[in-house]
Amino acid sequence: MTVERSGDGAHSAEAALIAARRSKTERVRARGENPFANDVTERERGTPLTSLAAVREHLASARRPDGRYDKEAVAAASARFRIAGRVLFLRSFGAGAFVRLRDRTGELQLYCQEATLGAAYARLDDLDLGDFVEAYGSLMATDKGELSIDPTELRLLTKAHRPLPTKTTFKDVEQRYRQRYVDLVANRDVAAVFQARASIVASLRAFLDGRGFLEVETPTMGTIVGGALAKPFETHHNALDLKLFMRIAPELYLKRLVVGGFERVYEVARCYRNEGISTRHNPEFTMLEYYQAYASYETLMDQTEEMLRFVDRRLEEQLPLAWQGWAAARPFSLERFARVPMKQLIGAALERSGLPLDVPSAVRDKDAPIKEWAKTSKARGREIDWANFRKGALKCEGDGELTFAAYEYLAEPFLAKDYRTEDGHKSVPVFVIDYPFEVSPLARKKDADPALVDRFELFVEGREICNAFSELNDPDDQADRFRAQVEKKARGAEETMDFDEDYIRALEHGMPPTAGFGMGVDRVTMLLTQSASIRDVILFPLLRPETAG
RNA sequence: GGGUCGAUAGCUCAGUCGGUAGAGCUGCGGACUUUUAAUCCGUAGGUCCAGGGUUCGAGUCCCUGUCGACCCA
Repeated sequence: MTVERSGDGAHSAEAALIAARRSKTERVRARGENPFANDVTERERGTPLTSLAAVREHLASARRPDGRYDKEAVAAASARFRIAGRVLFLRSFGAGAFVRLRDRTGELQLYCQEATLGAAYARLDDLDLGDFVEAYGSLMATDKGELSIDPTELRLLTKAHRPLPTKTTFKDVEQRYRQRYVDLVANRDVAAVFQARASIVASLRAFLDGRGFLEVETPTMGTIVGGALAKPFETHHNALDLKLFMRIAPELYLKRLVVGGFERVYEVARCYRNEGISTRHNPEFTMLEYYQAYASYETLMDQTEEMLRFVDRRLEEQLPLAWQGWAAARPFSLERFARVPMKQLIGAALERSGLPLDVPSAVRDKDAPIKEWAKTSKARGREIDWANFRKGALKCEGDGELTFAAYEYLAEPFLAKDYRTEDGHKSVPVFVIDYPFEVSPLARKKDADPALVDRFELFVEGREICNAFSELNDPDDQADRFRAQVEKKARGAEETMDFDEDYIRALEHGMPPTAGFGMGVDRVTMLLTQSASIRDVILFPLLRPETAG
């Protein structure tokens, strides 16, 4: 890195801030000290580094109920520690100075005194917010009861040449996403969301591992598109001169593994879909998929409820403070889940909207009284997107697709409104069950009604979180469905699957009765942390490149 | 893809009817021996997102573009 790169324009205020810090770096160097020191281990320093939380733990007995520390009790402990951390706060008072440090475990302040530090007190002049420092000294409590280190040694470990935002205010959303390293330091609630995400993923693994599932990794690049209905990213392998697609779902590989005898298998799968970007869509996202032999979609509904409660309980244990804030703000409850067949949802929605039962088919008629319907439903507080409903209905190729369109426009937008806890304060998660087979090309048909499949999607607060079904394991039926997809593509449809010959061959070897499950990890994180945008739960969301200058 | 809103100092933001570019924090210099957004004195800091237009004069009005946010598809 060169000096020129540091400032955009040599005379800017930013450049001046950076220059001031760099001159301090040079001052430190001139004294023969390293402003980017690395000799911090116990072997080099004689004493180990103690984490800031561990320092507090040592003094737990001196902590009073109000969180302050008893001066005499702290002094009596006469413990000495070597600590390191980033300078968050710096304030000098003549012959004394406060330096608040943060490490991964917490925060602790130094109360530096000229009397204790001696000549090293002058080193405070070299410090800026954002620097990393090391200190060694005994513990004390201030008059206000704040636990502090009274250092006899103090040195710079790493100089920060760029200033952090002041007063921990860093709000510009674009900058927050682009410079997440600053966002995480300045906005602690943002850091908590990503700690939550880590906790959620770990809990999902623990939940499945505890039930005998095997975690696997399957290809993210392949020559055909399958496992979901979405537009893929394309890429190219040079040596093989091969067009490749980034995966849109791991499904077909995971089911091959069930054929191979891994009867309980899962993947935390990064997937890529070449579609729009919105508060709910990032081009790359993470899905959890698992497959369980000798289970049906009903087994999986029970398991889903257990899984979400398990994850949330662990989150509460691991991040109790942040969790309380999130939980209090949640408009939904995880205590009780509803399970409703799609047909029944449509019927109930029509009734609530005051609409005749033939609307789903009549909406396609040229003289459909849409204006009247819109008036009636609006009067009942239900704004339906009639224009797109009609457009979608006209594109439908069969009754099943039409049913799905009706559900999508009449029922789905109102799930959070229609399904409430008894006191009405929170929405209830809804398992929508029994989908038409035409919109579920990989799901097993219902024994009692072959027009439907054994499938559910889970909606929490109106947002789709999970998709699961009893898997189709009849190779001939599966081949028919693939063929139907290929024909659809030939007619111009964009979101279809390719015919996967090898997958059919795998099914021909026999896949035991199996249920499969998919869940959006990003969306679950959004729900549990009450994040409004998927970009708030992805550390580095895709953004257009910064324009130079 | 459509609509709405936004971009001014390192950060957070004001900027009236079109008339010399503002504040707080940060930085720098100073005072102060227990601060928690310390306080006080002094001082520095600007490509008003970019380009074009209207005008005697544009941060402000108009057009185009870039980037972002939100809503809808």
